[in-house]
Amino acid sequence: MPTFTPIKQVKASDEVYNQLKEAILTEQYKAGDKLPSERELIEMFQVSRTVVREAIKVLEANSFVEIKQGSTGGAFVRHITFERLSNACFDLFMSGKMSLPEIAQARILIEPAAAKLAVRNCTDADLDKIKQIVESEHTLSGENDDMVYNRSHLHYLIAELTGNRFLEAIIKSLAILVREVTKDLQPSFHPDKVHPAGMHDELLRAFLDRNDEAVFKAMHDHLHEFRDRLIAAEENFRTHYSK
Amino acid sequence: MPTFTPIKQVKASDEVYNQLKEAILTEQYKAGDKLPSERELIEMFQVSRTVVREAIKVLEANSFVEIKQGSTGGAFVRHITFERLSNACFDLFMSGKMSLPEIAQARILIEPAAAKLAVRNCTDADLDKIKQIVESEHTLSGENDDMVYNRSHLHYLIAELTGNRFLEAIIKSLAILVREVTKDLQPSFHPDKVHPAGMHDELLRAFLDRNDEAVFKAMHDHLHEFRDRLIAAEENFRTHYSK
DNA sequence: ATATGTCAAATGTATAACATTTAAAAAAGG
DNA sequence: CCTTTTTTAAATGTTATACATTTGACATAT
Repeated sequence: MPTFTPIKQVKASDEVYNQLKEAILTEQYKAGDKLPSERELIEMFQVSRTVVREAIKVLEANSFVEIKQGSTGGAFVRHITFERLSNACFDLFMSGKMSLPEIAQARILIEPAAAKLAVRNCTDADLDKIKQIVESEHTLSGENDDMVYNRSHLHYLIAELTGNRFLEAIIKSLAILVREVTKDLQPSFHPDKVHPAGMHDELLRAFLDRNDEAVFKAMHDHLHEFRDRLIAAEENFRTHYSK
Repeated sequence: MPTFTPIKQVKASDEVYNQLKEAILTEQYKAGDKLPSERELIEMFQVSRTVVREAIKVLEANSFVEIKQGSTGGAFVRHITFERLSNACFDLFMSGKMSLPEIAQARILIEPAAAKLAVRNCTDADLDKIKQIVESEHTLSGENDDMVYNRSHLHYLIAELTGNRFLEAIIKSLAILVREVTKDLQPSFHPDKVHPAGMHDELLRAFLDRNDEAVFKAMHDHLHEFRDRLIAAEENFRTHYSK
């Protein structure tokens, strides 16, 4: 009996999407470039406007392009970043498929080793930056969200210093997730209670010494303490604002 | 002077998307449920079919629903998985924003510690499963892709045994990425050369001993060796099939 | 010069018609 | 009665057209 392969009727909009995505990935359209207008794409693909629009809409959903309206508008190719990955993490968390303790544990597992990598790569200029960031944590005070953002700067920088873009993406996604959740928890806990100034001091010392084992331990201890505070804050939030 | 806030004209399709997404995340629509048909959604949101379709299309792009055609068709809510995260990783790799060495390094950093977690959680039944998987790696032989899939089973199981769904998602995404790339590299390298049978034997012994430090080391050594083989295969691929 | 108005090009929305897919129901045949 | 075939209905997929809205560039008036 001859062997046949099943027919897969791909939808037109998916086909358009795939071709455009391929063109972007192979940099036939580079970041900043404008994709052809809907009208032109209709001509090129010989399909209806609906099909073209749905394809572009999915490109936008997947962070490949940004759609702008107006006379100079169109679908502009974006720099591919970890944003999509971060959004996926966020929705997984929001759907209850990941808990805060799990996120915190993952950080404990990943970031100390990452920081160890970072301290090996960092230049004197990088050390200066780290120092500035930690110092700014002490001077900055206020009720607003600025503090919450401020507290994640150091983790961002360390993520970049690993020189590993995958680790960078993961660590930043985790930091963003924790940051957003912390903002939600604010009503019951001032951010300073979850992450008081000075929590990074030991880490800074270890970096300035360029002592990778000490950096590992400092990050480990920091994240352990932070996890406990975060879980306590969440507990407090649940009891006060039960829904 | 009074303070005004800028007006953000949200597009109708985005608004529909957000409301539907929210309903899915809060489990007003559970996995397996069918969203209202396009016609009903038009009534409910009082918008055109175009708007409804674009919203649903984006839901599908983000893995929230699966669209089926036909008389019993519609948009069916999916179980939220790490698939979106995995796809994001894949595209980042495809766009050159992550290299194979970086992926391999990330695995070296993450999986040994994860395996250490796993060995603490695993039951006798789990140990049996691990044993079976490793043994099947020796018996299975063939040119096809089955072997490539077979080689990642163990990493999958260990990911699940961590009991941490974030780590599980990350580790599986990495495994998938490496697996797909390995398949591409096949023309030049038989999969058995990249990941020969027996590479997991030491890891199995450590698990059977329930020796977490040994597990850590075995995973570490395994991934180091695998990384070197993978990089060599990629090198070979580039020189033979330069494009 | 500066503000204002006009215009054109692009995306956003609405509507209607038809095509295709799919499973279930009805009909036909043995 | 069971099996096969045909019909049907309900859903999504596609096309086409018209109009609305947004936005920057250009022209114009003051």
